[in-house]
Amino acid sequence: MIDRIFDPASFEQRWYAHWERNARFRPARPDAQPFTIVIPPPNVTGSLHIGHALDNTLQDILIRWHRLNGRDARWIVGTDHAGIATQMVVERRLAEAQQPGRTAMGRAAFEAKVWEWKAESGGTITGQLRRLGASCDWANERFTMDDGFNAAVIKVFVELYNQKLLYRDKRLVNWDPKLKTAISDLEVETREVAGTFTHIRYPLADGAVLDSGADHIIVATTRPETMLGDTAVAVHPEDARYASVIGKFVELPITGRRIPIIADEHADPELGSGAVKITPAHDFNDWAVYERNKAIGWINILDAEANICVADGVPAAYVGLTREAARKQVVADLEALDRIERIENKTIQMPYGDRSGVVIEPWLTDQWYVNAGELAKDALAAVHDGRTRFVPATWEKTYFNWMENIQPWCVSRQLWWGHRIPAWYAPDGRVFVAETQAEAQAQAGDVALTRDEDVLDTWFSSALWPFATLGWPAETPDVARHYPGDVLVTGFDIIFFWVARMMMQGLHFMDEVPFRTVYCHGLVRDAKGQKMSKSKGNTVDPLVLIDKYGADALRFTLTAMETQGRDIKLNESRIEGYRNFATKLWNAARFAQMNGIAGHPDIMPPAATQPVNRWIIGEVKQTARALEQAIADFRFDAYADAIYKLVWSRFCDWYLELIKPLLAEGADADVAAETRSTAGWALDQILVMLHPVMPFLTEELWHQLGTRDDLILAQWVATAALPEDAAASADIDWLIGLISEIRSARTEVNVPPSAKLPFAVEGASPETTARLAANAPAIERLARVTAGAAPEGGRLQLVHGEATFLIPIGDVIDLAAEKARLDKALAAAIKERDALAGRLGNPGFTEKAKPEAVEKAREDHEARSAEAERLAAALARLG
RNA sequence: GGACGCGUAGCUCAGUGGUAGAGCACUGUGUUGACAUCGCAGGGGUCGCAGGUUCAAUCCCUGCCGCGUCCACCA
Repeated sequence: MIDRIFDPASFEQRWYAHWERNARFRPARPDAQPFTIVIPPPNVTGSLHIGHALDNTLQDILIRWHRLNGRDARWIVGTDHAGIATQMVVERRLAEAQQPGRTAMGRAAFEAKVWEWKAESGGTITGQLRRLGASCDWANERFTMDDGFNAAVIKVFVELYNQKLLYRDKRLVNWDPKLKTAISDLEVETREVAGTFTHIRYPLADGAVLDSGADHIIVATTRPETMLGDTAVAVHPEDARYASVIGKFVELPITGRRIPIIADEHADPELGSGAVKITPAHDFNDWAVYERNKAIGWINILDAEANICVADGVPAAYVGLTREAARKQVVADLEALDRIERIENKTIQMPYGDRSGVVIEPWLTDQWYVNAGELAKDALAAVHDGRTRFVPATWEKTYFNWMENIQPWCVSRQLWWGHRIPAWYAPDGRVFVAETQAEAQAQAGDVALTRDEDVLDTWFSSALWPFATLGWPAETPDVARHYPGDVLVTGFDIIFFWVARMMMQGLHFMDEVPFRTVYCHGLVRDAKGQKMSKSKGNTVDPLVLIDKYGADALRFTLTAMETQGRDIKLNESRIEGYRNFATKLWNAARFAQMNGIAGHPDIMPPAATQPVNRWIIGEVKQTARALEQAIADFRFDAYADAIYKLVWSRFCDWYLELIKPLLAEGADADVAAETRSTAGWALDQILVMLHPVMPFLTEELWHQLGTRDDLILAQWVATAALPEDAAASADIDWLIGLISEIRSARTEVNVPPSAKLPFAVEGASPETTARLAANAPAIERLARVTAGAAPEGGRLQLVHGEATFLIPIGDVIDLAAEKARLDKALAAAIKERDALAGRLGNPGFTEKAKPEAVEKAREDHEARSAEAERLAAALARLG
């Protein structure tokens, strides 16, 4: 028996274990069309946050829905080694445990520590995905650093190198002085901070003067300390103010170096003095100037930790100072030399590392780069020509914008945790890239080789996720069957990091896009709309919510709130509401069971004669259609909305109430049997249709209602074959309308139980009279919720459809209120009637509007006119 | 500086070229054996502002105001 209390915790984990144990998530329909999703691999040592809950709920809905629809569904799952993030966690743990740090223990020992940590915490997030109900294909779980994946990464690196799409280069990179590694442009976030803008006078050398008579050039900078590395001052070639000094020199204060004044387009005459200091080794723009004017050279003044290092012209006293200390010292020294023109306070943009949170330094190093511009060409074309589409389509613009302006991708990282770069160096600096050291050695000949110390950007490997998970580079059946995938579901925030890179690598190595559709959802924010973050302390733990409300309620909430990729403001009261929805369905199933209703053996409904049964079959059909459309459109909110309305507003509120009299003692046995069958069928279909969103509850009830195979493997309703009965729908709509009318009068009157149907009616058609008789029990039951023993009294005037009902009532509690109600209804009817009359009197409308719209307006106008008349009459009778 | 999104009931959000919707909140009411995690009824909106197109605009167009996000080399 279904328990009185709905307690999701009592069955959720049991069902998950059952599904997994019985391989329910494995693709098992070799003859069916596959449906494939690859999971965005979570960090192996991470834990589930609310964004994961959203992302994976949506994927699970798609997977389960297509599985119910006969596809051979496969959700490819695994975890990411997450280079920087994981290395940082392990280093922090070592520090907390007061153990030797990374550098102290050495590379091999440190790597062992990370593997230890992976073993210890790696199961956390996969366990949490199971709690959520994600029906992933765990039997084939992958890791971005497992053996097969490593092989794929190495192969891709070597091939790109051989194709000259990957190369080593010395240029400025974004250097993280805390993590001491290069990072990519994307890993830098610009923040606005309070800073200063220092205007410095650089004296002209050799007695030169400007036309204005000045013996100096003013340059401005937000980072005065970089002047130690200046190698030129640039002015615009057509800037008349400086024409006479181009090619001459300034004496760089503090350093004693002479640096040239050069002409370069980079200097904007409109800005400041029109002259700009050039520090090639510490500024991206200035490096570009250097590349056009190689003669100026460059001087690096910072070490890997962004402290001042020994360099040409840098006074010994500066060496070892931090950036910040050096800034103060430079300003102080310039003050002493009277070289400061002025210092403004100014809001400036500063680059920060998204992981380390420290200021990023442009720094000159040798790194490995991928020629992203070349790979982007096909990736752009593939979206332009629709081989891959974004949903919502607005993200395509974002994708195009970035891809069209893509920069070389720095893929090397000075970390220890990750895929080590397969490059070896000879003592003379020659580089050999090969899949193994032996191959490299064969290329190099008889010299000692040392392997590149660096590892690859995490995203370099995750870019291969859609095919490396399938066994590539081997030509496995999985590759043929599951590439390309159908849908990628992810947050818009990693379109550049991940989606774009998968597109590039997928097209390059597989000659085909990695997925047909990219669905981008929004961010989950707190109830106030704030971004959730640990530092703000406004995060919500999905596991806590699951414990409190059940995984199904959380899933339903996220589904209902997912509207076309808009951000979600998560409010706990909403989860509570959907938990109540689950309770409602639970109780409806319990009612069914108590009334001898069980799951229906057939996917098709029984042949029904009763209007109410025919009606609910039609309602199920309509809902199923709406759900199919919702999936086709990726409208998760529409999916939730349609099934919610069917369950609560149709099935529970009306169907179950309307069939109660049909199941009562003494009712017609055939009718009761038909009704039990239909109710059982309808409930089955509800469970099937709701299953993708609420898998646990539906599976539990499915089994409670009968001994059957698991719901997860059931078949979606055969929408096209379901009957629909317009006459039955009209009957029930009429009945619902009538009961609602009586109910809205209920607060004013009591209908005594002695009042028997049919009520007296005026103006009723034979059809209405027949409907009234047929539905008498339901009307009596539902329209008389407040009935009590009351003396016979007057009559309630009720206008419904073409008839006026005279319902015997007991004590009239408030006749004036009843009159007010009628008055209001009359006013509304008149208002609508007049509005429709106005429209129909407008030639523009009758001539130009769609014929259906005009016809409907005519019908509505007639109905409203008649209603107004009857309401007026009823009001008059009431006195 | 570019690009995009949003502004509809107290809150969170759907929606449509032709009578404005949902959930929650609120008010009133109800202990009929599925469900008080519930039932029933009710109040509440000049659809940001101003123009334009149209017979008709919350919806399409333009401008403005407000909020948010992403990208970008203002030294």
